[in-house]
Amino acid sequence: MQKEHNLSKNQKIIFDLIDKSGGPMKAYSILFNVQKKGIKAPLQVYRALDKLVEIGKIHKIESRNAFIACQNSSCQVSKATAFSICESCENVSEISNSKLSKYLSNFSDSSGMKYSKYNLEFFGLCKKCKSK
Amino acid sequence: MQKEHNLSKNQKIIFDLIDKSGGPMKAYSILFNVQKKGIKAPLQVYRALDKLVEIGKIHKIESRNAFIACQNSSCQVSKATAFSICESCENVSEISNSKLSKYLSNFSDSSGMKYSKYNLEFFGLCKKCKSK
DNA sequence: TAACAGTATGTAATAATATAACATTTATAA
DNA sequence: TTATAAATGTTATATTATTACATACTGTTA
Repeated sequence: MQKEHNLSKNQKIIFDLIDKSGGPMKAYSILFNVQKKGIKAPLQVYRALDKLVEIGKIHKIESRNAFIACQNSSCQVSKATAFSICESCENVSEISNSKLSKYLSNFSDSSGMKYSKYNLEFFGLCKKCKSK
Repeated sequence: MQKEHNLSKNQKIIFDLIDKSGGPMKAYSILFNVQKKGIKAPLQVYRALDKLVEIGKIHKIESRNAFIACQNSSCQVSKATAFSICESCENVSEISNSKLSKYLSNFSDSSGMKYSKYNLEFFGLCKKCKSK
């Protein structure tokens, strides 16, 4: 059973915007879009983003400085994430592949490090862009 | 046989600095360190960094906005990278694990995407920090 | 060697991304 | 209800990265 996180007002406004956009959004683009709802300052956006990332409702696409709604219903926290990114159209999807996530979650090497989290970004051309 | 890239003056200065540091360095920290060598502007640093990344001499740690010298002698381009990052001491190492790289380089799914590149970042606690 | 193309450099200005500091308010739970 | 944590509002500023434009160097090849 997934813990219900009651989003605060700003968190809800920002999550809904990202979720509805269907793709990654950048912080200042979010800011621009929510100004009519009373959110005026970058920090208000970043605070909501931080919290949403923390509880796994969104993920940060590190290579793009952008945020995307979690597309994996079972994802409670952002501790094991994988994305595919089209370098042509910049389309981003979250990869839900249990073999991949199992492989990476169980990965360990001789470094003595205890891994508790990973983020993987694949780059390439999506179906559409490939055929252009 | 690895192609010899003759680094330009700025590229060499900046690569040597990062390489000698033994860890990840941020762009403006690099800038500060090379000002005595005549490199005065951010753009000079970023241009060298871009080129060094392109030819695989350094990699960008996306989650940290930092750059690290390639620790894998066979790495000619930054197209298949994996790092382990200690969230306590911020130590970063490049992971050279042929099983892992084989697994990821051959990864494909039903999305129709053709993957040509990936970057993986593992997070956790290193040996030292674990035992504190 | 002259002309060309490609790469690299120098410099100033500015854009884009993110956080610090401080005051106040709202929600949660003991 | 009172204490605590979480969230908000606001201003200022720090950090990361790029645009635009002028100049110089390097390696080809005619």
